[in-house]
Amino acid sequence: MDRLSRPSKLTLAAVAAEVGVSAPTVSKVVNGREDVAEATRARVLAALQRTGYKSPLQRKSIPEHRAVEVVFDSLNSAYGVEVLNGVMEHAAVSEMEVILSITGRQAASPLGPEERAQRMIDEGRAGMIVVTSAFGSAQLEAFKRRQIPIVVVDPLNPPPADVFSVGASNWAGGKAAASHLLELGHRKIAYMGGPSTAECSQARLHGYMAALMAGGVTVEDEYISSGPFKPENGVRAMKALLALDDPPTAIFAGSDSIALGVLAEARRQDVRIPEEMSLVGFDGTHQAEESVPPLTSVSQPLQEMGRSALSFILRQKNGEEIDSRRVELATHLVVRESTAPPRASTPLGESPPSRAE
Amino acid sequence: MDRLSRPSKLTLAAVAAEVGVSAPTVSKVVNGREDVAEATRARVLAALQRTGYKSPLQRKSIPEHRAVEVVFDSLNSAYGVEVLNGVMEHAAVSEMEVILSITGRQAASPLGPEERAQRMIDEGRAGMIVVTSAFGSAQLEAFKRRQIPIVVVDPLNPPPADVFSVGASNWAGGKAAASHLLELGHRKIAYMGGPSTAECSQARLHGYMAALMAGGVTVEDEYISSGPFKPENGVRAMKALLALDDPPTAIFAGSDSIALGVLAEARRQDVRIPEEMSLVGFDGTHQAEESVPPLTSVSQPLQEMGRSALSFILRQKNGEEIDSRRVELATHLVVRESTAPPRASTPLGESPPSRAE
DNA sequence: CCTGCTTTCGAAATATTTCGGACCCGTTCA
DNA sequence: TGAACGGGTCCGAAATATTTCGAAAGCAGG
Repeated sequence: MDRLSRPSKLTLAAVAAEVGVSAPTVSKVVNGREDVAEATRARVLAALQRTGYKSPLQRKSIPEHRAVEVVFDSLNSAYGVEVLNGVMEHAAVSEMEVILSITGRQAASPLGPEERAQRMIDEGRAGMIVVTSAFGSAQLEAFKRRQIPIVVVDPLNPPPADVFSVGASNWAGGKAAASHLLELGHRKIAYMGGPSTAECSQARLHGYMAALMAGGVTVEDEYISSGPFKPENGVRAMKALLALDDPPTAIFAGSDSIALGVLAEARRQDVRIPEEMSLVGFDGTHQAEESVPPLTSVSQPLQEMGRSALSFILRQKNGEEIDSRRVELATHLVVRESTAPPRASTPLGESPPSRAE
Repeated sequence: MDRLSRPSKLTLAAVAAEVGVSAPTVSKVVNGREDVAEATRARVLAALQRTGYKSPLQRKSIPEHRAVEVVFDSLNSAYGVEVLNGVMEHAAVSEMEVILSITGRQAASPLGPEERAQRMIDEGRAGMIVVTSAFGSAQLEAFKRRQIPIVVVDPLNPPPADVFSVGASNWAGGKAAASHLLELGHRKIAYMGGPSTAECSQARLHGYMAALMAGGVTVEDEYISSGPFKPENGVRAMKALLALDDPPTAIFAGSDSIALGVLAEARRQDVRIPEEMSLVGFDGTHQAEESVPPLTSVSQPLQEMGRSALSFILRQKNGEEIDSRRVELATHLVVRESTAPPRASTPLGESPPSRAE
């Protein structure tokens, strides 16, 4: 029948013939239906790519995609708000709208993975930025099938290899914090981590340990604790540390909010910071600047991370070639007033560097 | 041909036959295409109504108006974040989506009032919640003409009479704060307001003055200052107060963030709180709980305000009768550890009440 | 080897889009 | 005046796309 099989019209049927499947099957792939085997889907996808076929629906919805959805666990942390600020900033310059969404607030109709992904398409969303752990692989899968751009920010759990993610150099940050304390002359340095299962906590811990070992200090198990990223955790851990026979002279807290708890408990027990105890936080949120005393903290470029995440989405959307699926932005130590040399013993050897600027 | 014309399957073709047009024509009407004569469209529409036919697309698609837009000045204040949390909470239960938008981040194309309003319609938005001052009357006008529900939360400027607004009982809050300090025995009580032009600052100030006058204390001008709702303002004002010949023994700050600045400056100058200086904040954000010492603060039901705002939108959307255009939610004083009786002079007359619970 | 279940696929039914032609109307020109 | 022309609107045949639904194939568990 079709004399000129190849160059004619570029229709669904043509693509189907090329791959050797039926038209409905190609249609299903184009529209992200589920009942297509992975292998078949891949072949069709390839042909689609080659021929550049677009469904009429795709053809007409040219401008769309002016919105991204951002999903948070909760907005109770300064961390999340900062990331959101970064996203908003980039959204403003790139003229995107931002749909905010909070997990844990699951509503009347919890909306399965498939519906949720389909909805993204229906509403013409450019993609999704996830700042939470609670995003199952089923959901990621549904997105991938529909080729919806998705970016995970600083995932608590390591993300699947083929998902884009944005994070910070937690290991380097942990090392910087501990090194700073070592340089001030501290030898007894505690670490209060976040959830021990979280990727980022672990990286910070290992950075801390690396610095200690490099400085010839043994890592004491009883100086290391973990718990949620909340002030109460700082309070609890601080109590435990102060109850020790040989309490540390410095603390590296895994987040500013934990450090805030430490600060509160220190005041209650009349432990002066930084004179009697040095304290380093992590995140570099406004909390760190406004606390009493202002907190030395490892600053994460949270806004930058938000910006990057959106930029990632936009580049995926525009079909740009993306070299790396993972971006890791640099953390840096901001020295404020919560760290000082330890009181009793001046460090041996060379004199300690004076307060950095 | 079709023996049983009516009761069979309810397909597009059936409807077309009923009206006496072709299937494509019905399809066009269903999908809102333009190339159908008005008369024809009406006849088809009637048949559609009669038969109850729905296109597969309509069958699965969601009902419109599932999104509200929320506009903030910035997200740098805990205040805004709390309100947003309230909105998100209500959004979850009412299955609405939230589009977040920040003014001051004006983008490449600033989008005039009319376009902006029109866009709300085009995108099927249910309404808008404004948590900012920067929303001109031209913009409000454009919304009103199109009958787009809009709610202003705690407007800095008094809103036009015919715009819905949600606020808190600032006057009562100011009075409660000052009364609390009076009851503790303070007589020299300073007020650090927010922007003097802001409605809410003024209300708090007047509440404070009312309490003072009721307590027979004269209002000292030099104890009253104003400025932005930021820690730096608290620092500045605190410096000024401490430089006074006769500094106050208590401070009522117009917001928790201002109070945080006061706290920082107090520590720097070794003024102990609450022993040497009592301090009351306003807002009741998390900052107040986590500060050192925890802040006595006039708590605003910020989340509740957010919830109310959205609920207002929803009720307008559903055409419910709305009795009042203004809702004012109650503030209440939360006593924590930053207030105590003044050191030097025990109050005359009756003994001061012990620390409230 | 059956049985019941699931997965995957495509034929047929259904829906939508494209595109050309009919029709109407005003304008131009013989 | 009326035929010829141009441009617009509206419709439907045919082309194209999507959905439904059942059949085939694979896969436990008897």
